[in-house]
Amino acid sequence: MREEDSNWFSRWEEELPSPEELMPLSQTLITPDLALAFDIRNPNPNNSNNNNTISNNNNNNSPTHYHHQQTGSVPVNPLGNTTTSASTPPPQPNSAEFGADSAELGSGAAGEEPARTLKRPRLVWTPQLHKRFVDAVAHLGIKNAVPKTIMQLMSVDGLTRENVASHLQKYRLYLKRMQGVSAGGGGSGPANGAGGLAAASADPATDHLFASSPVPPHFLHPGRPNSDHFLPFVQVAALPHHHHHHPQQMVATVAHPQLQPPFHRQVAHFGSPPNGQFEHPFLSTRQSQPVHRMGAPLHNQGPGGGYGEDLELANGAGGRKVLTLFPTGDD
DNA sequence: AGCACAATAT
DNA sequence: AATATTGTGC
Repeated sequence: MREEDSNWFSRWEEELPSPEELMPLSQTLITPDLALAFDIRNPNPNNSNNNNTISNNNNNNSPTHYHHQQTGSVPVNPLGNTTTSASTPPPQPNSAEFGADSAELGSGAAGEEPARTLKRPRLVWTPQLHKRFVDAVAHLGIKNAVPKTIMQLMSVDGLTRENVASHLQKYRLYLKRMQGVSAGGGGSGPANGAGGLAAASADPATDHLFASSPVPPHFLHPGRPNSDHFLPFVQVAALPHHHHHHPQQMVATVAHPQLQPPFHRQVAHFGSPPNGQFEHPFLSTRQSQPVHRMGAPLHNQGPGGGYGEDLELANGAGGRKVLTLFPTGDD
C-alpha cells in the first residue's frame, strides 16, 4: 500500500507528453537515408507511416539512395519532404537551414540496388523514447518484458528488436545497480520524484538517461512478481477504434555529429497507426496503437542537467550519423 | 528458425 | 559511454 505506489503513477502520468505537445502537425519528411535504411535491411518490416489525421498514405517506399556516413561534412539531404498538403504551414522552423542539402535524390530512386552495406544510423535513446520503453516494460511486467514484446508495445516505427534488446540489456544493468543502492539506502527511498528525478543513482554521470524516467517500484523488487495490476498505459492495441487524438508520433532526427549540437534535423516521423487501416501484409504485427493519451505537458525534469534543451547528445565521435526518435514537438 | 541473453565490438 | 553486432543456448 504505500501511497507511493498509488502516487507514482499519477506523477508519472503527469510527465507524459500531451498529444498536442507531441504532434503539432504532420509533416512527413524522410530522408533518403532513412527511408532506405529502414526499408531495406529491416529485420522487422514495420514501417507504417500513417498520417493520423488524414491518412495520406505517404509511402516512403521510395528507395532513394543512401550515402554512407562519412566524417566529411556531409549533411543528410533533407529532401523528400513532400508538401502534400499546403494547408499545413511550415512549422519546422527548427533548423531552417534545410537548404544545405547536398545530395541527390532522384538518382537511385527506382534503383533496384539499395542494399549495399547500408547501415542504419545509430538509434539515440532520447528520454522520451526511453520513457516509452519503461512504460512498456512496466506494463508488461518484468516477466514478459522481452525485447520483442517491448518493441511491439512501444510501437515505434523503425525500432528494431535489436535496438530494444540492446537497450534492455543496459537497462537491466542499471536496475541492478539501483537495487543495490536503494536497497540498503533506506531513507531516500526509491520513490524518486518524477519531477525531481531519481535521487539515488549510483552514478549520476553514468546513467543520465535512465534517471530521466522513474523506475517503477516493481522493478526494484524482484521478490514481488505480480502484486499489482497497475495499468500504466491504456489498453492498447488492437482496438481499431477511431479517435481524434493522435497518439504520439515519433520523429526521426538526424544529428550531425560534427555539427553544432543544438542542431538536429527532423527528418521523418514514424507514427503509429491510429486505426491501422489497411496496411501491408507485413505490418501485421505492428498495427496496434498502444499509446493512448498520456496527459500532461511534458516538462523538463532536468536532473542535474535537465535535458529540456539538450536533446540528443549523440556523440559523433567518429562522425557517424545518428538517428533519433522523437516525439514531434518536443522542442 | 526465431528469440532471448550475454559477451563483445565499434 | 552508448549502441550495435555477434555468439550461444533454448
